[in-house]
Amino acid sequence: MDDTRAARILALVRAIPSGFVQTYGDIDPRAPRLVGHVLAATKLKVPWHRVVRADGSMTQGHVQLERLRKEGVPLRGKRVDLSAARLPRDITLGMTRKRKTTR
DNA sequence: AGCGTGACAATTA
DNA sequence: ATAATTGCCACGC
Repeated sequence: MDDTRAARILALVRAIPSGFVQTYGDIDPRAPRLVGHVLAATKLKVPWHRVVRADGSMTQGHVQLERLRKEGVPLRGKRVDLSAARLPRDITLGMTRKRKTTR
């Protein structure tokens, strides 16, 4: 059903549990820009602060870092420790098992 | 109906 | 390590 990638993106972002984060590329490796725009265009409130860039940093502001730290996300200096905070897609996708384009 | 924009990523220099 | 360039999909005008 559904949807378009935008809907899936929102669903994934909302599915991110506290203490974990995901990168835009993990949500949509084909169009990470889309993720950003969708989150900006969506009327739903999604925890963007749980979505960080591929290098673990964020575009919003380091203030969000404090917020992530409060959630229990392992931070590595100025970046998020993706090695430990990145949420495996097997879990999120485990619910729907979606496939994005063939690669 | 078309063009530009956007919370990015990956590659090359 | 940083800087610049290209590709991507959906939305807004």
